[in-house]
Amino acid sequence: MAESAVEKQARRVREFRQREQRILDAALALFLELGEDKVTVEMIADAVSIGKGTIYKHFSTKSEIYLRLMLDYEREMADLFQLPQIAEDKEALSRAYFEFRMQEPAKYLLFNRLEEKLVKANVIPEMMEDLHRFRAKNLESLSSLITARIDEGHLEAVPPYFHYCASWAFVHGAAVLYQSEFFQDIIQDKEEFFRFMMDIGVRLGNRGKRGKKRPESDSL
Amino acid sequence: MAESAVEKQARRVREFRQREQRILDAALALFLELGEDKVTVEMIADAVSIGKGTIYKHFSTKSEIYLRLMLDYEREMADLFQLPQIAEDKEALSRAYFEFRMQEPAKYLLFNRLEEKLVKANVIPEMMEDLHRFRAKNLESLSSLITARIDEGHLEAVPPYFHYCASWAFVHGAAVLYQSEFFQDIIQDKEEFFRFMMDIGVRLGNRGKRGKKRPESDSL
Amino acid sequence: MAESAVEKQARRVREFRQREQRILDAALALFLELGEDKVTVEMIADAVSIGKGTIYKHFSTKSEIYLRLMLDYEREMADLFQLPQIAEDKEALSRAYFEFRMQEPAKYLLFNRLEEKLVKANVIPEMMEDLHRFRAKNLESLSSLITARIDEGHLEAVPPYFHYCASWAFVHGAAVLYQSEFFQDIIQDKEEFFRFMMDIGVRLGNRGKRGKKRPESDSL
Amino acid sequence: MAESAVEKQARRVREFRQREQRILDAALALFLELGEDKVTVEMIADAVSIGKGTIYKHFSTKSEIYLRLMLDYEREMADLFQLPQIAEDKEALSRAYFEFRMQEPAKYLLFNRLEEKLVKANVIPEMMEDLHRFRAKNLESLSSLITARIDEGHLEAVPPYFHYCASWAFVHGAAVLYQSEFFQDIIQDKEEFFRFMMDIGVRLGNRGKRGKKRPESDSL
DNA sequence: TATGAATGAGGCTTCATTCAT
DNA sequence: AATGAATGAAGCCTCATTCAT
Repeated sequence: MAESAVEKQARRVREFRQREQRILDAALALFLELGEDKVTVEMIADAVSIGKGTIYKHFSTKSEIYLRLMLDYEREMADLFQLPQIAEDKEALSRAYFEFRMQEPAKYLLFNRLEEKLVKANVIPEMMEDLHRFRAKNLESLSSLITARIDEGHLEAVPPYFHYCASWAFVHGAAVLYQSEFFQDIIQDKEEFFRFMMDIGVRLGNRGKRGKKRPESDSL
Repeated sequence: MAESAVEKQARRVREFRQREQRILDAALALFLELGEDKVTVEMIADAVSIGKGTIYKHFSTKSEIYLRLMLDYEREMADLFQLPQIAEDKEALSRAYFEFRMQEPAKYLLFNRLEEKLVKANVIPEMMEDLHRFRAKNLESLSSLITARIDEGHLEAVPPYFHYCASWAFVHGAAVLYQSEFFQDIIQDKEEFFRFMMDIGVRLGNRGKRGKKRPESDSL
Repeated sequence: MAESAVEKQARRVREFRQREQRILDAALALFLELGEDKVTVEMIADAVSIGKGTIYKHFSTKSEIYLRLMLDYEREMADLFQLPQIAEDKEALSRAYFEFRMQEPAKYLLFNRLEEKLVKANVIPEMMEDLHRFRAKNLESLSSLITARIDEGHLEAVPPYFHYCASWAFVHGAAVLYQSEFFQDIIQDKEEFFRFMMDIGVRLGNRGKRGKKRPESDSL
Repeated sequence: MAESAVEKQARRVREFRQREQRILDAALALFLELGEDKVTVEMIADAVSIGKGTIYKHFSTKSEIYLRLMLDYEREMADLFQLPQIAEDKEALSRAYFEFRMQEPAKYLLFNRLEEKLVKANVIPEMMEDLHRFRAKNLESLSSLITARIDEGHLEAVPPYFHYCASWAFVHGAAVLYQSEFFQDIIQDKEEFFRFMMDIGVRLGNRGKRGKKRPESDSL
């Protein structure tokens, strides 16, 4: 049976999106493997077995590929805030955040680097602003959570952003650590170390009066 | 009175060293201002008012400039371990480390980036190994310090590298935070925040039984 | 009532021609607005709301679009020679010619440029020859007119092509002048200047003995 | 005998300028031969037997080559106004101008095209302004000349720019004519035609009352 | 028949490094 | 020893044209 015009159109759009996704996947893989500077547009095209020009049907600039990857990652990240368990267990967000970042530290750091680069080069500033707005929104809901924890006496009474900034810093540093070749050689017991780090991350900024052991300790 | 041959030779060597330092200083300043990728060898030469070729009398490669800067920084960093107050105040090292990194976060991060780049590109691997050996040595003395603190019951009883890695991570993250444009806009009270962060950094990994306030809290 | 096969065929042909005209119109508008080099085939297709490939059903090459536009313009131009008033008023052709060119100097110059380009690139030489043959024919009838004027003693006795070449040159230059940004700023009183120029254009090559004022002056 | 440092420096500068001139010459020749769009930077480099990169030591952009050629030509043109005979013979400037343009019509038209292109693309607008200022100055002195001629009753009493614009237009058109392949075939007696054209050019805008023959006719 | 995604040659520009003076 | 002109590989991006659907 012949395909209707509408079906055809839909299929085309679907295929177009799929190819776009393949480009993004290939680009990400190459960026992670070789570093974004060493990856040329042509290499990405070859990896997807398409022509160089085709890439430019999807992205008007190499930087736009960067940005699309960043936005996708940021969106994934934002989903954490929708997790059902967060409502009950205030610590859950801290853990989820830590795990999300540490799951693929290289990826996280790639985007961190890219962002710095794009900001510095001041390319596609509109899209960058979108990204920042998007984040600011997430941070607002985070602030409410933290304020609540402060009112309950679990966290030190400082502006909420103190807490999430500290948390961000620790997790970021942990990611870099995991990524670093030098530390790779030093850390022997990865699993235990991971637990140790996550534990610290979760306790960061606690008022720390009760001498409880880890499992019961308060969270971010 | 004319200069003797020996004196002349000595002067030449001195001048050569001075120029080398001027090259390194100019390069660092430019890297910090514009980002290492945007700085060309010619720009460095111009900043020092010498010819481009002369740079290559001192460094056989642009990467070698990177490395030299990194080594110098690392050496400065190592001096912290020689501070006299460390023997008395176990917390002093933590504070000194935090302050050292945070004093010029951009500089620290530059070197971090450069190192990652050099490792990935696998250029000058011998010099990189030197760097790593140098660090490993510092870490060993750090380990002894930490082991002592663990035995005294101040720190959680985990392998020493757990502690310094955690500390490294937190400080690194703090540096990135300070550098990031996005967070720049968020952090209002820089001074207080800095104190908050340093405090957390110093307490990281403490067994945390006593509810003491900052000044008396235990250190890394 | 259903359309007969013949009617259907006829309608198709008509639609095809209409679309071709729409392509040509859109192309011309874009060429004038942006310069032919900045206009891509895709832009033309978009302007007509058809696919890029469809353009190639009508014209086998972008250059062919150029040529078709040129031919159409040339044909319009040739119609001047058929004007009824020319038979009576020998000056009318000069005026008509001047006005035709100056009416849309940008358009005229576009085709001038295109022609030069096509000649240089030596594409579609057969069609170019057509164009030239077409023009040569027009010039022949022009020559007769001029010869008559010379015999009447109004024009200087030189080969007829001297006259029309001079006229062409002056009008061409006037068009460029009108088009030039630089002169745009200089010419204040456009209307009066236009009259001045046309007057000169019409008198060009006159034997110039009688000191008559413009309206009665002899023409090309 | 060894070359002194100063001499060496001077020689270097001289050589640099020479190479620059060779680049400009080669570029001009190629532009005239093939059209500026068909000439790549690499072709110019090859023509001078230097590397592509070397071109960029002299000119930061392909457009800058265009501009430099234009400026040089404009300067040559400006020298006409300094000719000694102009003071005595008011017609001399007209003749000199005509001859200058017509001497190498292709060259003149190339620059005309380039200018239009640069204006449209709005590149190097500062240098373009320089060019325009430069011209405006020349036109001012031209205006004085013309005003004098008007006062003497030789030229029609219209704003001076009417006269030089008309003259510009005619000469420009003549250049295009000479350049055009089509007219090349038509014009048989080049020499006589040239004289005819120049004569018209010189008489353009004259009040034309006296029925004198060419040699005594008034000039622009 | 109309489409528009895909192509890939080719253009401009950058810059680390070399080397003749 | 110091210089800086020269190099040329390599990167990003454009767009006329093709062709499978």
